[in-house]
Amino acid sequence: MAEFAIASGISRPTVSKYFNDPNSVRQSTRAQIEEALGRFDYQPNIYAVNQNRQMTKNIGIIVPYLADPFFAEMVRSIERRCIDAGFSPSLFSSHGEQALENSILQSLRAMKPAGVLFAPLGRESDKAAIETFCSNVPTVLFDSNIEGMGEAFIGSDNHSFVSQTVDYLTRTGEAPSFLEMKHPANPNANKRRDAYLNVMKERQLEPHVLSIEGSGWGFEEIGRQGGLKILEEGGLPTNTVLCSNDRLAIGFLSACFEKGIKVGRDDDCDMRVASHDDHPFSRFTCPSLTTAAHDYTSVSEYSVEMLFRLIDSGGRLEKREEILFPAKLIMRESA
Amino acid sequence: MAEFAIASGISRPTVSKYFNDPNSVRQSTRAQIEEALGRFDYQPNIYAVNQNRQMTKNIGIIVPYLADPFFAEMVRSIERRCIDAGFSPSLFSSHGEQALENSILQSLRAMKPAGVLFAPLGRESDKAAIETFCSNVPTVLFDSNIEGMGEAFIGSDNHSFVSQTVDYLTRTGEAPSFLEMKHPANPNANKRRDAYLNVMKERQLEPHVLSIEGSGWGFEEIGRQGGLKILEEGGLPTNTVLCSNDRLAIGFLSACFEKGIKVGRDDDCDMRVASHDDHPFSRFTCPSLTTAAHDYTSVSEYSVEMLFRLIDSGGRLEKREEILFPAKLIMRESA
DNA sequence: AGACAAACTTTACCCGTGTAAAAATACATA
DNA sequence: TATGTATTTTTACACGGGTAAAGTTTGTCT
Repeated sequence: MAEFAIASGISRPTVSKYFNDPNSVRQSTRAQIEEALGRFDYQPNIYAVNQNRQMTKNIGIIVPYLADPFFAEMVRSIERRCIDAGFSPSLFSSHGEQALENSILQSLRAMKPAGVLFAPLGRESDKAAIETFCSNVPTVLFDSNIEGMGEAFIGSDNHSFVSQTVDYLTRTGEAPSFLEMKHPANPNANKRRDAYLNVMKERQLEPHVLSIEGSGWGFEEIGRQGGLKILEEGGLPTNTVLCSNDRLAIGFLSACFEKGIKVGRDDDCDMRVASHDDHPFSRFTCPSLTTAAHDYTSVSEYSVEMLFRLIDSGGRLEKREEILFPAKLIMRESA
Repeated sequence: MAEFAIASGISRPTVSKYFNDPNSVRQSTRAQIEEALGRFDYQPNIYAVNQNRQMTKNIGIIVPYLADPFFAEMVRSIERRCIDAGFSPSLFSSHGEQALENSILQSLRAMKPAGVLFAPLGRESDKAAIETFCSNVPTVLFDSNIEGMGEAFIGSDNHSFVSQTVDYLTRTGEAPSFLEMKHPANPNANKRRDAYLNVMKERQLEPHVLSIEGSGWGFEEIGRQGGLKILEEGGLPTNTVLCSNDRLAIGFLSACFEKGIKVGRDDDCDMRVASHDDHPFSRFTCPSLTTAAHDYTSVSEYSVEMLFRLIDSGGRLEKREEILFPAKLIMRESA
C-alpha cells in the first residue's frame, strides 16, 4: 500500500481511508486514487485489514442443510443483499450434523464477523454451544427459532401456513389428516402440528395425526417409506392428507404413485395431498403440489435488514425481536 | 499468544510452532501446551496467521448453482475431505451469473488460498477472467471442463453415461430420441449430445435430437415447457425419450403427467423416459427415473486428492491432467 | 559418562494495514 | 482577502503472530 500510495501521489493514511470508504475522501483525491488503481492492480491485503479493523466486514451465513433447495434459494437472496451492502458473506452448511454445526460456530468466532445469520439445525443443535456463540457474536436467527438465543428471529408464521391449508382443504373437500415425522429435526414441524391441532379444534373437526418413523434430513425417503407403510396398512383416516412439509410430501406422492393411488382433486382421484413450504420442486411433482409458500423474499430481506440494524447498534438490541411472515396459499393440482 | 505462552510455560515461538503442526514439538511440550489450552480458551488470530504465512490453509470451492442438489451433495463431500486434511474450505456459488462468478474469482484471489476447486458456469463463463485466475491460483476444475484451464480436470465421462442409457433403452425397447436444451449452460450437455449421435451411428440407428428453447439454470421449467410444446405438436419420433439431464427430465415428466401420458416400462405405458446424473430427487419422481449415476464419491474424492497433490507440488503440475469417471446405470420405473 | 542431535528459549525483526495526533494545506464563505 | 473548516500529510505506534539466528537445554545412543 505504501508503494501504491507513492505511485498515486497520495499519502498512505489517506489511501487507507479511501479503501475503508471511498466517500470519506475529497472527490478530487478519490479520482486521483482511482486513476492510479487503473494503472496498477493493487488491492489491500484482507488479512492485514481484518487484523487491524475493530470489526471485519464479514457476515457469516449458516444453514442446516444445503442440499435442501429451500435453503439454497434463501442463501442466494441473502448473499446478494450482503454483497450489495458492502459485506463479504461466508457460507456454511451444517449438513445436518451437530458436530459440524459446532465446528462452524467455532471457526466463525475466529473470523470475528460483523454479524451472523444463523438457521440452526433445531432439535439436533447444541443449545449450550449456540448460547455461548450468540453472546459473543451479533447473531440473527432465521427459519428455526431457538427460544431466547440470538438478538432476533425472523421466520415464517407456521400457524398461518397450516390454517390456510386446512381451511382450503376443508372448504373444498374432506378435512385433512396431518402427516409428520415422529421426531422432526426442525422445530417448525412441532409448531405446525400444534397449529393443525388448534385449527382443527377451532373448526370443531376431528384431528388425525399420522406420525412416521425416521430421522435425519432425508425427508423424501422418510415420507416415501412412511407413506408406503401407511398405505399398505390402510390406516388412512381421510382421503385428504396434509404433509408437514413439501419434502415429506414429495416422498409421500411417490409412495402413492407406487401403490397406484391417484392423487388430485378430480372426481376420479383417490386422494388429495397438500403441504407447506413451496419447495422449488413442488411445482414439478406429479401432480403438482398444492402448498403454502414461504415469503422467501421478505424473510431473507428482513433477516438481512435486522442484522444490519443489529450491527449498527453495536451488536445488541434493546429486546429480542421475533418477526413472522404469513404464508401464501399456492393452489396446484394435488389438492 | 504471548500471554498464553507465558501461562503455558512455553516460549512463544514454540507455541507458534505447535499451532502450525502439533507434531513438530516434543511430546511433553505438546502435552504441556494442550493442558494450558484446556485452562484458557486461546486460539490464534486467523488474520494474523494468514498474513504472515507464506500460504494460507484455505481452500476455495466454487460451484455454478447451489440450488441444484447435485452440487450441494458434491460440496458436502468435498468440504468434509478438506476439513479432515486440516484445510478451511470456503464455499461460493455463482448462482448462474457470470458477474458473480467473476467477483468470486476476485475475492478468492485476495484470500490467497492454498488451492481452489472450481466448477465453472460453462458457456456463461468469462474465459479470460478464468484464465487469469488459474494462472495465479492453483486450481483444479471439476464437473465442467474448460479446455486448457486449471492444472487438472476431474469429471464424469459423458460418453459412458450416454452409451449405457442408449444401450439399455435399445435393448429393452425402442431406440431413444434425445431431449436437450438448444443452448445449454453446461458444456457437458454438448458432449452428451455428441455422444448420443456417435452411439446411435455406431449402432446404425437413426438419431433424433429434440432441442428445446430456454436459457438459464431453471432446467425443470425449461424441460416442462419444452415437453408441453413437443407433446402438443405431437412431434415425438419415438416412444422413448432420453433427456440430457435429470432436471430436464423432471420437467419433462411433469409435462407428460399434465398431458395424461403414462410414462413407464409396463405394457400399458405410452412412453419411456430416461436421463443422466442420478439427481438426488430422481428416485422420487413419478415414476422414479431411470438414469445414469455420477460416481459422486470418486469425483469428489479424486478432485480433492488432485488438489492436494497440486498444492504439494507447489501449484504446478507437469502436464494438465484430465480424469473422467464412468457412469453407473440406475434402473428404475420410468424406462 | 560423554558426545551429539533434537528441541527449546531468547532476541529481534518482519508482514501489511488501521489509526491517532499534530502540523500543513486546501477549499468555501463572507 | 481574511477566516474558519474540511482534508490531507507526517509521524509514529499498534495489531498478532511467522520466522530466523544464536545460545541453551534436553534427550538419546554408544
